[in-house]
Amino acid sequence: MGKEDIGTDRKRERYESIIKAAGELFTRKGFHDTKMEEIAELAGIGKGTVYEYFRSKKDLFFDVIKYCTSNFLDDFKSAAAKGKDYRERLDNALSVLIRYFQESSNFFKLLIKDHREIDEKLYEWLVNVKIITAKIVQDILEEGMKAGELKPVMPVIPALMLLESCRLVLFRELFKEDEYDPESIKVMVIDIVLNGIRVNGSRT
Amino acid sequence: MGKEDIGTDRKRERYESIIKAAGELFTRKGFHDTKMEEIAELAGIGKGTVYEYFRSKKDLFFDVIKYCTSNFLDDFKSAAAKGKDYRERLDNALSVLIRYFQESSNFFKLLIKDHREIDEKLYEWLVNVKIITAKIVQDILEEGMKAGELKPVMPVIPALMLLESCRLVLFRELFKEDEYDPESIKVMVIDIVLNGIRVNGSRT
Amino acid sequence: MGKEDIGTDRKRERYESIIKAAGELFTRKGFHDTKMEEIAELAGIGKGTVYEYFRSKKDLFFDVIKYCTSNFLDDFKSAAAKGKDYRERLDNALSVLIRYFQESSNFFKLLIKDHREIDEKLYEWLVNVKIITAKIVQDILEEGMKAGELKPVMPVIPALMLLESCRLVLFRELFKEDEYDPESIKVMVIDIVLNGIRVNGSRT
Amino acid sequence: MGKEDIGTDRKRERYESIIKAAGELFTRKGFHDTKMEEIAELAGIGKGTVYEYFRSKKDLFFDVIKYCTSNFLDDFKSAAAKGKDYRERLDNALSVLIRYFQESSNFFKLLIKDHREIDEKLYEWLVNVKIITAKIVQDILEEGMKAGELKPVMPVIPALMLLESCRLVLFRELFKEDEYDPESIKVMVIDIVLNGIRVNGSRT
DNA sequence: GATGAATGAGCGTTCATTCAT
DNA sequence: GATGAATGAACGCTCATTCAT
Repeated sequence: MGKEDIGTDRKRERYESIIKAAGELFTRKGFHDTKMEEIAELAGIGKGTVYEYFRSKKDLFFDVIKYCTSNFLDDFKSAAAKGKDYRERLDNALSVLIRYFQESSNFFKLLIKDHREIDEKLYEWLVNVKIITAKIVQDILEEGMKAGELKPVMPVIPALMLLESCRLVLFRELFKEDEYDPESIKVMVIDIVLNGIRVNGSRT
Repeated sequence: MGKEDIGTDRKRERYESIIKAAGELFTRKGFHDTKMEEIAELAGIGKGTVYEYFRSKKDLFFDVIKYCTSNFLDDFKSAAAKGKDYRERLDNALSVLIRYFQESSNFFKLLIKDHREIDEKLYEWLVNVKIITAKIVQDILEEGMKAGELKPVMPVIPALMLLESCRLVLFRELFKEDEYDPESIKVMVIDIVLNGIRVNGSRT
Repeated sequence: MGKEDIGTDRKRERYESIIKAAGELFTRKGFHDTKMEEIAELAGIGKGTVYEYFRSKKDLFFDVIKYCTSNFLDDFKSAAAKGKDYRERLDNALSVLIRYFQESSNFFKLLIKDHREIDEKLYEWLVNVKIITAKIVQDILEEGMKAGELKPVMPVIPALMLLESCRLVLFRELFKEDEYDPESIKVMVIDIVLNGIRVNGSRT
Repeated sequence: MGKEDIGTDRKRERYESIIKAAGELFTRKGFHDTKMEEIAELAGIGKGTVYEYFRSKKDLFFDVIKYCTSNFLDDFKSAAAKGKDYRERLDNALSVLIRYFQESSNFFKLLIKDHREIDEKLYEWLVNVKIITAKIVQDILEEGMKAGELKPVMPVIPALMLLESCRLVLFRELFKEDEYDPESIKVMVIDIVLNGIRVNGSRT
């Protein structure tokens, strides 16, 4: 292992520390209210150094989004692959989504914004993330359809309904304190949607 | 009609023209990327004039939100009051929501952002709009529950699911061209949710 | 008495009410922090009307200074003319100066500023006021010199010393509470200066 | 000498160059008519750089005042400490004051303004400078009183009279050309005041 | 004549980006 | 490579002045 590798390792380390600092701040305060200097400070480096790793603030923002959504997609895919049947796989996948909502709720609010204002490429990336996520859920639902448990409706609709409904966990203010429990919200959402497209006579 | 009315009318006119110009631009480019000068220009007035009507950019933004959401709430309430049964009232209400999404899709994306960054008061206002909207849908669902057609579940969950699911009409990119039709999306969403909480044996 | 006279009277009235409002505000907040709108409001007229009487803010400021200093000069001259001897006349004159300092202390601080920044003409006016005032005091002192009570020194020096020393009444902060009494300050100042130039052997 | 010292030195240098440029301009044109951009230009730096050293225009103004008055107080104290007797010490102190009046006459006019309009803290600072200056002169006069040469009057009055009378050197316009000589004005002022409070029979 | 709505030049301040060290 | 001092374009907001009514 020579100097270059050390350099490469340090680069990787620095890169990640900037991404994480930036993610934290963009998430908390939004794009415009986060200053490059703050990001550098939180990452423990000099202001100029950020520009050694990212060409501009927009670029950094883009990379933060890519980094975070990539992690999400990996976790989501893994969860959607585990489980003895489609119901369990669906449950696992949505658990991941809800966990991300909970842990990085602001980050996901960040994602929701219309980032065409920031960058057309970024917008396309985010649409793509949504398409992939939806496709995973659609595939799960199609399993249920093939198994004859679910009606063979256009799966894109219930898939998106499930994904959008997970956003309910973000609206604490809309629940009475004792009703609010992300886990049971998830179960109810899944129940309602699956029940809504269940073949009559088939059981929960 | 005397001078005062003329003055009041002109003021009202100007006020609305600024609100509209600002709504248009905030919607298209977001809060931070919209310049006061642009708003003035689009409204066909001088930069200083905007400040005769609004104390600051934040105030203007807040008023735009209030103006638009108030209009929405009025329309939404009216629609939710018309119809021969709860199913029709629900259909009417969601039609309004979807129409707003379609006509002002960007504006509604605007609403979604975490505006705590901009103003705490604004955030509270938006939470309140959400609460009122949800309550209207809950009331409709409770009619169905009283009628014995829907299971007596916590109505807040299906109510929010319906509202969040209307956002599907915003994601054209996720539909194949021929599948995308806001009206049928709405019908499917309502069907799925109502079906999902229907008392077994009761028919659509 | 025709319409014109009425108009002229109203004009005069308005003129004075603006001057007074402006004097009040310039005095309290300085030139730059006083807004034309505030002046109009305090004068009980419309903003545009001020411009019927004064071409600009600077012009108004100039006129305020002229108005106030003219009043001062009139009072000062009258006082300096009354009294059985030069000592009493000096006392009377300085009483007027001190009264103005007390009543319009801020206004006089206003005068002290270097108004070359505002207007060269204004500066010349103020120098002239100072010259006239000093000349009046010099004349009084020269009486005492002619009477053989005061040494025939250049009267401009003690005259200005007397005038400048009256400013002491503005510095309340520099006196212990019980020492501060404008009347006795005045007496002490006069005593010290007159004593300082008294012909030896002559009595107070 | 390491990097830090170089940095510190350069910072110190820049700091002083800004203070000097600002002092020059504030002095010549007043607070409100001096633009930050002009200050930067005169200091030979960019506009933004000024804000690396001073948080705001007010802060800069305050620091200019502090910087200049601190220098003055140092010089004034030193001068007031040198001299074989109180008369000489008084003479030395007032020479410093007059020199400052002459060299920075506009700056001292600046000081006179009622800066409560700009900042309450600044006003307090200036009152304090006045108090310190007056105290130094009072102490000198009290020497003369203890020595039995001066009457034991309240020393604050003659002390302030001396200080205020030094302002005479600012009013060139009030003197005929051949009468104007700061040095002899100073001597006459001191003579008159000291004579005015001299114990009868004691000699000049 | 009186008004006050409209104006826009002007300024203080911010912050992404650069570049000399 | 790393730094942070320096920069200046950009923008929100003010207010003296104008002018249509």
